Amino acid sequence: MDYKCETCEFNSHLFKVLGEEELIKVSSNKKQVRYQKGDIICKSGDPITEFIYLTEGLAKLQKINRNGKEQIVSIAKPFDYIGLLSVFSEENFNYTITAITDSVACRVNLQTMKELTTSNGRFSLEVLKYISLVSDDIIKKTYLINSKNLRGRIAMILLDFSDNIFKEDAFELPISRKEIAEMIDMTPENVIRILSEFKRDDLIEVKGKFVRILDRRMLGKIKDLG
Amino acid sequence: MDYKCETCEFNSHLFKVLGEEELIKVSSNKKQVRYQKGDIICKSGDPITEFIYLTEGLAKLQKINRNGKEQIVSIAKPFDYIGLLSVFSEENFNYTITAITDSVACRVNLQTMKELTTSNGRFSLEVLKYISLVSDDIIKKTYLINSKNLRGRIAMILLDFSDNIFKEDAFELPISRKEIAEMIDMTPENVIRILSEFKRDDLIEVKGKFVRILDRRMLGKIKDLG
DNA sequence: CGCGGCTTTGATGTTCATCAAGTAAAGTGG
DNA sequence: CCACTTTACTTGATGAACATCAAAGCCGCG
Repeated sequence: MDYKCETCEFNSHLFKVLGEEELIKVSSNKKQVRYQKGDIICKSGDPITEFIYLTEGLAKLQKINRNGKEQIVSIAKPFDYIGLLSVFSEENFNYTITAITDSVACRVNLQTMKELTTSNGRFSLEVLKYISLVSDDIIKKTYLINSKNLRGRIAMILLDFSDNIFKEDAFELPISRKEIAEMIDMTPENVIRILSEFKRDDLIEVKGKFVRILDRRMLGKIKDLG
Repeated sequence: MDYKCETCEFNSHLFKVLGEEELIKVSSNKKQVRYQKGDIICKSGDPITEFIYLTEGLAKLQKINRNGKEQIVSIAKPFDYIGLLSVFSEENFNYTITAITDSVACRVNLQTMKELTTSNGRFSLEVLKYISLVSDDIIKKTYLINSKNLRGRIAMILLDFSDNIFKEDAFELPISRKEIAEMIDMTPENVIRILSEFKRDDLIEVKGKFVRILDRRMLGKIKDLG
């Protein structure tokens, strides 16, 4: 049961510069797909035939490095244009995208996207802007993480979940300790060690996947100085 | 003394999809600038008013991290579209670009670029492709470097200079030991230490800036296993 | 109930940054 | 062109941060 793009409350983003006729074109060339936690949305190496974006849930973008170790490049939330990164430059996906909560994604036929980009100049500028933003963000974040020590990285990711994803002090971590480690390039053991340390110092509450930020100021300091 | 874009031997790249009239438009809205080694081509924070690409020489893209430490994100060579990264998403440059050898860059008025992107669909797809490629490359390389130990990183950068930039076994390093360190996230001391080690093991010749690759196979192994 | 994966903590070892001190090279001003 | 200063390079010694290894507890699931 697809939404119609013409009336979708979300088309305020990338598609906001499209006319009604163009929106109908998108609408009739897209499908909306539900994914359960753990489902693979697209797989590294698969041919790219669709432009995909999340409308509900969370998903992880990961790549497998040469030792077979998985690395999480980013966590996508609703209206992140996942797959945008290589969609115009590569034949095949560079990343595997997996739902980490039950999710919904819209998949627009790629040819349709290319046609719209070609025919509508304002839209193509919009797409350029988004690609630019997404990559800039990833590059910035990657350098930032690598410049921090382990405690700074954990502080950063906790605040990131709290501020940008859940917008709450308390939340359920959507990923395992091992996956956190894969996001910020450290070992699961050290993720756990530092979480325990933060708990001991009353910076956070932790119990299983549950986390509550207690001392936002101190965490911010650790993030900035780390 | 500007080249005319219409007859420039280099317009086979991004501009290859432009018609003659459009090339003339580019030509009359661009200036060609010579830079000496060490000259700053553009500075982080400056407003972006031009689309810049190198036609001769080498340049480094660097950012300053929060501790004031400089990090080199990439080395640009002729026909790398430096500044492409944020040109469509930001008002100001995110990176400082500096000539590391005597260089020539073409600077095309940004408004002109946007107009061409808007009016010529094929051109906009071309630009999308390039942005995508450039960011993908940087992201890939960054993750690759961070997954390697120090010896692997040095092997990688030596082979990179040899294979992709100079296309020779022997070359003059265009950057200092300190700058190499900034490229691959390590200390200058360790860059030197490992270069000496490689020299001792007859993998390379080194004298000052001069380097010659002696054992390409072994270096490849160190790069891959590191 | 028992198996396998996730989590936790402790002990150990390696890798790498930091510090220090000296040498070579490259500018700089007289 | 030479003394002088500064910057780049080099090597060794030390210590800290982090990965790895090992072992045990926990939890969900067949």
